Amino acid sequence: MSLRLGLCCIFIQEPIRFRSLTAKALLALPPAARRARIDAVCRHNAESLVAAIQAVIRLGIEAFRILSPLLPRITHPQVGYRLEDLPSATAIRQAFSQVRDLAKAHDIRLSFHPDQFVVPASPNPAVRENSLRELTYHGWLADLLGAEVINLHAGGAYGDPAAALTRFAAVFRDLPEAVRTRLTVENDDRVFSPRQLLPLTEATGIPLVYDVHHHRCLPDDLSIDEATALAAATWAGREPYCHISSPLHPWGSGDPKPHADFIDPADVPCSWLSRSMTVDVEAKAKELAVLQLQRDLERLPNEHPCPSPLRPTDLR
DNA sequence: GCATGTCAAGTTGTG
DNA sequence: CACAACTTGACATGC
Repeated sequence: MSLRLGLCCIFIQEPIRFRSLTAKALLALPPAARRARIDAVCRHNAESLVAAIQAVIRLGIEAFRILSPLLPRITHPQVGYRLEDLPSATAIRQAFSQVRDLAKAHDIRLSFHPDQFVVPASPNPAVRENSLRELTYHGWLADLLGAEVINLHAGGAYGDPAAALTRFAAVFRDLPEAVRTRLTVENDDRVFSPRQLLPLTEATGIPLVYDVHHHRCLPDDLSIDEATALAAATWAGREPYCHISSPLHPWGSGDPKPHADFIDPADVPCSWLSRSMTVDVEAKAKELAVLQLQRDLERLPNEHPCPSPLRPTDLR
């Protein structure tokens, strides 16, 4: 099989859970208790990440997206902290090294997908500054963990998509190297289609992560096969990343954007089957959905309808 | 126990 | 104009 399937962030059946912390709860604690709380959660999450990689290896899943708040609130202006200041810093660093070594030994691709608050193209300088701080954290963590990709949406258009992409490119050039070498952009389901992002990728060399479900929600003049090929070319020889998901509500009956528990194999574009790509599976049933899609893809291509419909247009 | 509201942060489209 | 959705869930609170 040429498609490398990836799991996003969490498990539904495996007994692996990540903990979180809110700034509000931390602010209510005296300094010593606050530090102890942060330490416990960070250590738990670092050890859970080791367990996650071990589970992924055991299950035959070949890529894993690491949840961004692995070290919760580390960049928060009030309750932020440094790893070195935690009592368990050494143990946490050792766990991160173990993750890096395991992933390398078993050829597991690791990525990040920072959340919606990271908007380098915002016209608001404070938002850009927060985004820079958050991306710098991701680059630092990616170095420690051996993660290869930090994937972002391009953000808002503010009525002028071209100007927004120009701001994005300007911010990109000033990012720390640990971020610049890993950053990718993904087409989203309401603002930037693949066609709109291609000029940015050409101007900057940023690879394009192609999300076929978003493309079906926000189509452009490109067919799915054309977008797949153009996105793959932006990876300059690296293995491309793509995203797949199926709509919770069937096409034509309600909002297509929410994700279903599992992937309908018919939603996998036919042309993907003959490519070498990493495909992150965005499905609510998490590892169960990845494993089911693996099984379904083994049955394919015999039963797969090829050529698949040239969605987005055919489905609408 | 369990249900419910809340949690740093942005942006857009819907009702 | 408030609010949900986004890739998404865990924690605190109150019964």
